[in-house]
Amino acid sequence: MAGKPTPLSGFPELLPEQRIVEQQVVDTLRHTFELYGFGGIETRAVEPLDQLLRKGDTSKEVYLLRRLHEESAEGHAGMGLHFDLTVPFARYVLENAGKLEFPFRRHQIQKAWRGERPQEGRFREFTQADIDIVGRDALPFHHDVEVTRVMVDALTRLTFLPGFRLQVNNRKLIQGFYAGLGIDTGDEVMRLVDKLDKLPVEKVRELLVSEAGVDEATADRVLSLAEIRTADATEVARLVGDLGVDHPLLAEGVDELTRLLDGVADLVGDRVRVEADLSIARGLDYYTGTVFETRLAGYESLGSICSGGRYDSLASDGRTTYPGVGLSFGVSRVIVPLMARTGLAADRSVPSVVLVALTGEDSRPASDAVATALRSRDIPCEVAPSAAKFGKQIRTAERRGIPFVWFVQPDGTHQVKDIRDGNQVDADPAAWTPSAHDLRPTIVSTEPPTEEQHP
RNA sequence: GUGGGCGUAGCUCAGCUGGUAGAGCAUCGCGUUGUGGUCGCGAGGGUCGCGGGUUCAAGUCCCGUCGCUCACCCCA
Repeated sequence: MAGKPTPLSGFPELLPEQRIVEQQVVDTLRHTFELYGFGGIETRAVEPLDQLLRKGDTSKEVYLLRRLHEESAEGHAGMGLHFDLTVPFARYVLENAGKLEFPFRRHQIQKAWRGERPQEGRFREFTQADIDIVGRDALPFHHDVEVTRVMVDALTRLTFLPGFRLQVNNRKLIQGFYAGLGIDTGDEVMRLVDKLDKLPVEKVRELLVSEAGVDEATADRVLSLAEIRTADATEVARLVGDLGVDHPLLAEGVDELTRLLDGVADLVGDRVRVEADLSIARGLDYYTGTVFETRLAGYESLGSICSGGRYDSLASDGRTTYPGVGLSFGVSRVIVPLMARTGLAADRSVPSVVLVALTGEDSRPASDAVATALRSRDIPCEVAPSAAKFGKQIRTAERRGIPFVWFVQPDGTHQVKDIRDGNQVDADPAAWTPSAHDLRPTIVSTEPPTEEQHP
C-alpha cells in the first residue's frame, strides 16, 4: 500500500525552477505596489461563515472548517477559508477602522481557496495579488485612475510574461444608458450582455428579448453599446453619443471612463494596453462604477486574469460607509498555465550562481572558505556535495543550471570556469563578481502563441 | 453537481481478434583513473491505478471503485 503519492487536483505545486518564477512575479508586484505607497497586510485564512456568505449563493464553493471531533448541530465550526481577498479585507477595514488612516491603501498577496471543479487556470488553492484604496464616506474618482496606473505599471514590469490587455468599462455608463432607454430590467440585461464573450451576438439578442423582456429595437441599441471598443479617450464620448441616448448617469459614466483612459495614457505601451470595452460588466454584485477585466495575450481562453473595480460600499458598519476601488491579479491563474503550456521556468533550479568544486573531504574547509567569501559579497553559491571527479561536479552544476564552477588549485590559487563557454580564468574569492545578469536566476520569457485570438 | 476522455518504467507513450512487459528520452556505469556537454557500449528500473468477474490464460474483455483530465454549471 506504499506507492507514489499522486497530485491533488486543483492544488498546484511547483518545482523549484517554477517557484522562482512565481516569486519573481510576486516580488515585482509587491515592489511596484510599494513604489506607490501601498503597504502590505495579511489577513487570517478563515472568516466567519456569515461574512463569507453575505454576497450570495456561493456557499457550496466555500471550504468549511470542521474538527474531526465536531459535535455541533451544524457539523462545522462556523468558519470557512476565504475565497478571495476582498471579503476579508472589507472585514479587516471595519474591524480596524479606528486605527487606519483613510484613504487607506494596501496590497495583499495571499492564498485563497474555492471548492469549485478545477480547470486550466482555475484552482482550489491559488494565489492572488490585490491592491485597494478605501475611503471613509467618500473616495474621489482620481483613485480609480491611481489603482489602474499602479497595476499597469506592475504588469509592464512583468517583462517575462506575455502582453496584457486591460479592458475598462463603467457601471454608471451602462446603467445610465439602460435607464435612458427606459429599460427596467437593467441587471438582467447586463448579465446577458456579459455573456457576449461566450455566446454569439444573435443568441444574446434573442435572450435579451425573451429573458429580459426588451423589444428588438432596444436590444439592438444595447448591443450597439456593447460593441464599442476603443483605446482612444476622446472616442468614448463620440461613439456613445452617436447612439443618441441621454441620461445624467450615462454622462457621468462617460466622463469617468474618459478620465480613466486619459489618466493612464502615458503608461500604456506595446506590452500593456488599456482600452474601453463597453461589453465588460463583471458579476452583478457590488461594482458601482469603474470595472476591469484583463486578457493575457495569446491566452484569451483563460478569461480575465486581473479584475476589479469600484464599489461604493466595500464595507459598512451601518453608520459609516467605506467605498473602495481595487484590482486583483491572479498569480496562479497566469503562471501555472504558462508553465504547463510553454515550460515557463527559471534558467536554473537553485539560486546559486557558483558551485565550488571539492577536491577531497579533507579540503572541504578550503572550499567552504571560498563560498563564505563569495557569500559575504552577496554572491549565492554552494559547495559540491561530494568530491566526485571534476567532470561529475561540472555536470552537477550543469544540471542545476549553475553557470560557474570554482576550482581551488593545488597551489592554493583559484580559478573559475564559465561552463557555458568553457572559459576558465584565475579568480580571487575576495574580488571576483559574476555579471549582474548571471547573479540571479533568469526567467525564460514566453512568446504568446499566435493561434489563440478571440475576445 | 452533469457528461466525455485517460490511468503501462522518472517522463512521453506503444502494446492488434486475450498467450508470461516494450521503445524513445532521462538515470547510472564503462570507453575517458580529477574538467562536463558529442559519440559508442552496457546496466538498473514495472504488483500495467485498485478490487472483483469471465477464461486454461487478462495490460488487453466485463463490472465496480479511486485518481487525473477536458467540457458544462459557477466564477463573489
